[in-house]
Amino acid sequence: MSPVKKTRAAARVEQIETIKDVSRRLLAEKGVTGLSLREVAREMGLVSSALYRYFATRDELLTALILDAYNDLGSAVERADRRSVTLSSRRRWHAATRAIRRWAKSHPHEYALIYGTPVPNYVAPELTIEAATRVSGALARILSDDWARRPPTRTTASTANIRTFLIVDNIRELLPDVPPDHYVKALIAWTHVFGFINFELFGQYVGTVRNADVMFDRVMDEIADFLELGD
Amino acid sequence: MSPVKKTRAAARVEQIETIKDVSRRLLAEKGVTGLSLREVAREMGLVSSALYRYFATRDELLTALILDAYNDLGSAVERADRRSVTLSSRRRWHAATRAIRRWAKSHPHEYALIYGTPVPNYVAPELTIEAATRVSGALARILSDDWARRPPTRTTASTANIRTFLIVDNIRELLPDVPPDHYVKALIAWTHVFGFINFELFGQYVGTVRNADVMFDRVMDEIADFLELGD
DNA sequence: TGTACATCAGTGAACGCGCGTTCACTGATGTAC
DNA sequence: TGTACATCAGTGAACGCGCGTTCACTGATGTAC
Repeated sequence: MSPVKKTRAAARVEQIETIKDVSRRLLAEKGVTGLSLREVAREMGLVSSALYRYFATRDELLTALILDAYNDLGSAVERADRRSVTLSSRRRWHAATRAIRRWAKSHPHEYALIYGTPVPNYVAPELTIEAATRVSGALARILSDDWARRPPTRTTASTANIRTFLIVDNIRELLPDVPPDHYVKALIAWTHVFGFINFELFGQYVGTVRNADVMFDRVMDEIADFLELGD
Repeated sequence: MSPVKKTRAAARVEQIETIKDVSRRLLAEKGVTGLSLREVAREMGLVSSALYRYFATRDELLTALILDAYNDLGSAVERADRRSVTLSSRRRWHAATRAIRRWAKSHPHEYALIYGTPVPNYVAPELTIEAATRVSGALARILSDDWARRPPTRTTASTANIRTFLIVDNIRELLPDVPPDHYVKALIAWTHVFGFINFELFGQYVGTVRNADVMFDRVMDEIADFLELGD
């Protein structure tokens, strides 16, 4: 086994990457519906049945793409946050949300894959939920860190009524330093990042928004006010 | 031409309605991608080519469905608003947004058709934009009416910088009594209604939100605060 | 009111296409002794 | 180190499927005179 000649295992990993790269390219050209195993194979100069060595089914390939998308976006956000972690909460918030939007705009079809209309009859496996949490986790950390720096206030509100409509235990893990009566605001902020990007990408702002770059910053600033982020 | 026997024109209108109804049923079962002219025809006991008497192409049928969806949702919101027009702005806001959510939840695939990922290669004609405005128009009226009742304040801000990122003339038509420096807030409110519904329908709240009905009301109440709606 | 002709809904066959998946196979790469 | 066998990537043909759209046609409904 010479070092120049790649082992079978390494070649396999490489081939899987190629399949996913080609799939992403085709995805960008024709959307999820237009993505077919046969075309991927054709594009790679392979016979279509060859792909079944790597993915047992089309859905399995789709799952891999979804997982990669979540992780790709997740690490883009984490990277942006790492670069701005020493700045004010407000600046961190802007950096992280801008990173999300930038990724979405440069990978619109992958974005649609994870935040758009779910693919009919496709059921996301557990794994993807975990990867999805990286993005919201990064945003949550910014807010929670901000609260950690605020002067302590005695919390009067009990979490009892919040428990009726929120899954408090899960949220607390992401927002350890945020008092439960601010969970709704946090979820609004999180929702709005994607609400804006969806509206922008899916064309709803045509006719009202002229410059979405500027608008996004303004909106995220309003949300930062809404969260009372320090600057 | 007896009155019991329907004229050819009336039969034609009826047949178009049947085609759209069957299409909506199939849409609900299999999503946009799964909607095919052949299946609609089969379902109606017709031969597939017969549908071409009514719709020149699959896209034309899709356009009709999109148009109907916007109008159906639009009239649901308008109806809800008419019923609550005498109440406080806050209650009107709740009534209108609830109507939107209720329609979305009872017509999820039609909702996805108009607010979800755009169908690839499908271009929405002008007509649909007009119908889309009915929904945002109803929401806008609530906010604008509220401002009409507020005590006048001298507006110091010029609209010059707002013009750089918003299409002020179009927005003013929808929000005649709202000062331009509140346009961003208005767009945030509008965006959030659909941002929430998208997240709910597309499964992003799994793991955090236990009862979306309650959560939606809370969130819309926060947005009403954000808009400073009177109650 | 009756007849001749035009209009139009629906038929049935066909074209040409692409899809996911299976299966028996070849030949190269890797492993055990 | 060399040989025998097992593993695995890729082939090529095939199965069975559904799709959008076209076209020449039949027969019923509507219109003009």
